[in-house]
Amino acid sequence: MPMSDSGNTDILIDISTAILRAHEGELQFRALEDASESAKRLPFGPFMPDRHRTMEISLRQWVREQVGVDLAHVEQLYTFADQGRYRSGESDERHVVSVGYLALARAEDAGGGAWDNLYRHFPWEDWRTGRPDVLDAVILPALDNWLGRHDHAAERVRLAFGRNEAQWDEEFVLERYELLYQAGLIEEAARDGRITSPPQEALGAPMQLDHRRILATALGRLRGKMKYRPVLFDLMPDRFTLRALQETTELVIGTSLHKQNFRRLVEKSGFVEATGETSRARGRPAELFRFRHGNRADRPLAGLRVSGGRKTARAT
Amino acid sequence: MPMSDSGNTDILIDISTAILRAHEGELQFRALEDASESAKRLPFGPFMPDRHRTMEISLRQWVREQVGVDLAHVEQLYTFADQGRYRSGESDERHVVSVGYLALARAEDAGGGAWDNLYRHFPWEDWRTGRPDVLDAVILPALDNWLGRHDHAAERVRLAFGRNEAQWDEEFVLERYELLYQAGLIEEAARDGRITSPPQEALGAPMQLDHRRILATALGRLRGKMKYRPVLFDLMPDRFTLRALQETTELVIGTSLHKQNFRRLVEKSGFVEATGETSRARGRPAELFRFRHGNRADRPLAGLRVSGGRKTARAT
DNA sequence: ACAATTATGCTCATTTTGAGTATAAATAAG
DNA sequence: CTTATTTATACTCAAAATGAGCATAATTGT
Repeated sequence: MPMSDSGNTDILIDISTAILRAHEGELQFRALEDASESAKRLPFGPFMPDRHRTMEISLRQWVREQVGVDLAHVEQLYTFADQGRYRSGESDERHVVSVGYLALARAEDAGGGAWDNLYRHFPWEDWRTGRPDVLDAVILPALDNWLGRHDHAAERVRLAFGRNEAQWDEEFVLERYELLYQAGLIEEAARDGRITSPPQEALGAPMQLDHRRILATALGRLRGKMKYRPVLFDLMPDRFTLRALQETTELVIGTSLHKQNFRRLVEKSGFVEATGETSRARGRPAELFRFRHGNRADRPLAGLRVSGGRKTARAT
Repeated sequence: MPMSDSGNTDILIDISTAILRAHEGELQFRALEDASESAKRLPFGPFMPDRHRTMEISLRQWVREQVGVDLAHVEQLYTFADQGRYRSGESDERHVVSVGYLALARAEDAGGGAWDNLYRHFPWEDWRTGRPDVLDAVILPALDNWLGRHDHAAERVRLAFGRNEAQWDEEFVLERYELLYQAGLIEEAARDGRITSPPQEALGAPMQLDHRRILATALGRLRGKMKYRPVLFDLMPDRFTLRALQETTELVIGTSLHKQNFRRLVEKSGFVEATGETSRARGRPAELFRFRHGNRADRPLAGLRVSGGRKTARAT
């Protein structure tokens, strides 16, 4: 513990990476286990400006050393510097600043090692088979209880969780996680000393350090970015059926989509081209497509603007 | 200069803030001048984790001290850690990592001090009165010349600058700036030692440190964000005409919009409500609107999805 | 009074979108 | 080998959103 009040301004920068892939019907991330801790963690390591010219070089170094994954898309997420949510009781006297990165990997390039189902840590974010039960059974009542003492947050809860006629916005992943953390419903809040006792009902599996927060940021960013940039293809193999692309899309966005319209959307977008080959499984064989790198000329570089259904009432 | 090869891992984090406002038909940012330097700079200061619990608190402290502006929206942009583009030749031995922030201010809350026209530093980004001449007269020929020696970048140039049937995407502000920097067409590239002589024709006014890069990031982020979140209202006064809102939108996005359709878009969005008052100037008085905080229930929290015109050919 | 200016209302053709029906091409089961 | 099942793909249709423009209203300046 620093004793002097002259100030300790030494700073250590940790770079943590959420490496995502789509595999066997799950949205997964590369998870590491430590002997001393039950909670898992992301690959991370210190940024050493003497050795690595940029943080991305540093990240690739750590990923290479700790896990053997070939990364496709890599993107900086956010720099978290709030004290008290990271390595609270460690011997290192330096202040730690945590830089989170998102990386995407193709299932084939995954190397060995353990991958964890992302939605195991965020069960309230997976709406593919309908609204998750945990929302009405646990989360909203607990938030209501908390709002009794902190009603200034009511509007934040309304927007983040889509209450009172507000819409559920699948991109608000971090906002939801932070609200649950602040309300003391997340195990990490107890670990950080924000609440005295751990929550009665743990919401999602906890992780070390601020890694679940980084995962939440990663998911929210990916859900947003896929709507205006073709990043999803960095989760796909070289050739894929439209069905596979749709499944990956649904994994990321956390809802299910209308098949025929998805097909129309993708084909019109110009991001894919047919290869002529077909893939056979059960049912009629599907055409194999590949990502079209040089984008079609007359179209803006948009992503897949998927949507969950009409928002307005239909005329009877 | 560090002499030992044992490594110098001391890190200093600088927080720089691009504070934007819309004023007198200009998109402006708060600029500071130093006696020793002709180029201007953004307000910035070191992050001191001992004194400030978060970077945003630190930022607000620096902004309060250096400029007297009331900030509305504040948002972290990016953490730049590449060595060699920041304080190259300073005496401080620490490695500097630069965290950029975007802040929005209302014109009334601007305090005193100097504000600079943003597009003076990015003349190729302002398309309000049509395609800027500098693109075809200077930029594209110079990029072509550079591509002769670096043709691997051709696709990046095509996408960033909308050549060969690709569309100009107004959000690619940073990509364009970085390409111009790498091609040596930006004065900062000479200052950083990336090229031996400064460019013959300076493109936009240079700034200190990496501050023009942070401004580019800020503009790109704001242009993107305004399409899906109602951030523009943080640039508006309490009451405003739709015309004023449209002008601010055009300032940010850098193109001009169809007046009647903009009105329809805004009214339908539910973000504004009429006050009953009117503003008089030349011409018919305009109704004054105000931002509607608690969003209308049945609408998703979207921004203003402005668009520049049909992309597809019309049937004759 | 009227020209200039700005605001606002409205129409109209196209395009996009949500939702569904219909058909095709394979495998699995009997 | 015939039929059910499964998956892929084509197509339709109505509603909504979008791009573009015309028409009208309410001011000020002359």
